[in-house]
Amino acid sequence: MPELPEVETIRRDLAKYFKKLRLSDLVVKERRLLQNCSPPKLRKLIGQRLESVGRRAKFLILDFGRHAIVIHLRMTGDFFLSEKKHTSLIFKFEGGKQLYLDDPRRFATLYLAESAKLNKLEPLRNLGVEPFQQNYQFPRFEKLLQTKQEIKRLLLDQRKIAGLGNIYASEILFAAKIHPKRPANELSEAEARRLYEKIPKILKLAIENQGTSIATYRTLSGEPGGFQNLLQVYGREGERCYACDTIIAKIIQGGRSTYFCPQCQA
DNA sequence: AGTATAACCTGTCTGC
DNA sequence: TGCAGACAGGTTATAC
Repeated sequence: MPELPEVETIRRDLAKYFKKLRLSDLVVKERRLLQNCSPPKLRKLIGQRLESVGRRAKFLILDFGRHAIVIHLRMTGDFFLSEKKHTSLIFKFEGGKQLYLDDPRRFATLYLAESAKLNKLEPLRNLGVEPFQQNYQFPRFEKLLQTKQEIKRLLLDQRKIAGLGNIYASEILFAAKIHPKRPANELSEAEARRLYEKIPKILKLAIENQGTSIATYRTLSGEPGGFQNLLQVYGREGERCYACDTIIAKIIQGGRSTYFCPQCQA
C-alpha cells in the first residue's frame, strides 16, 4: 500500500505525536512481523526514549538511541492511534499514549538494528538513490538508465531509485509524457531530464496532499489522504484523459498494472 | 539481461 | 444471498 509519500506522511505524524516519549510497553501480536529478533529481544527497548523518526525509501526508522526499529509496511501495514481489526504490534508510551500497527495482509516486516549500523542492515543496504537527497543528481540518474529494461519496471526497482511504487510510477510517467514500455536506454536526453524532474515533483505534491487513499491507507489519525483526487491515470482505465480526452489504457508489466494515456505518452 | 509467474496473506468487489 | 474469481499501494525466489 504505502509508497514514499504515504510513508513520509506517517513519519511526520509519528514524530509529531511520539518523539521524545519514553517507551513503557511493547506488545507483539503478530510473530511473523519480526524478521531478525525475538519478542523478548525487541522488548529490551522498553524504557528507552524515541529519539527520532526517520525514513529511508519506504522504510520507517524509529530510533531509540542505541537501537532502532526498522519497519516496512508492504501492502497493507498502517499506523493508528486506536486499535483496529488487524493489530500486529502495540507501542505504549509514557503518559498512556498508544500506537498501533495494523496490517490485514500481514506482509509488513520489522527489523531491530544498532542505530550506528543502520546502513549495514540487509534491507537498507542495497537501496538506490533517494529522490530528495543531494546525491539525486542528473548525471547519476542518467547512468541508471543504461539498461534496456522497460522504464516503468526500472522505476519500481528499489535498488535504483528508492521509494517509488505502482501508483507514482504510473503518475510520474504520465507527467513526463513517456510510454511505460519504452526501454530506459532509448529515452532521449530531453525525456530523461523530464523524468528526472517529475519524480521529486510528483512525490512532493503527493506528500503535500498526505498521500493517496484508495483502499486501506489512512493517516495516523484515520483521515484519508488527498492525492487520490489528483491522480491522472492510476486506476482510470477506460476513463478519458484529462489532457487530451483519449481513453486511458491499462497493461501488465512484471505482474503489476500500469495505467497510461496512449496519446500523451505515445 | 530482462521478463513472467508464483508466493507470502486477507479483504473487497464483480459477475453469475 | 452465495460463491467463484480477479484484484490490491510490495518484495522476493524461481523459471524461461
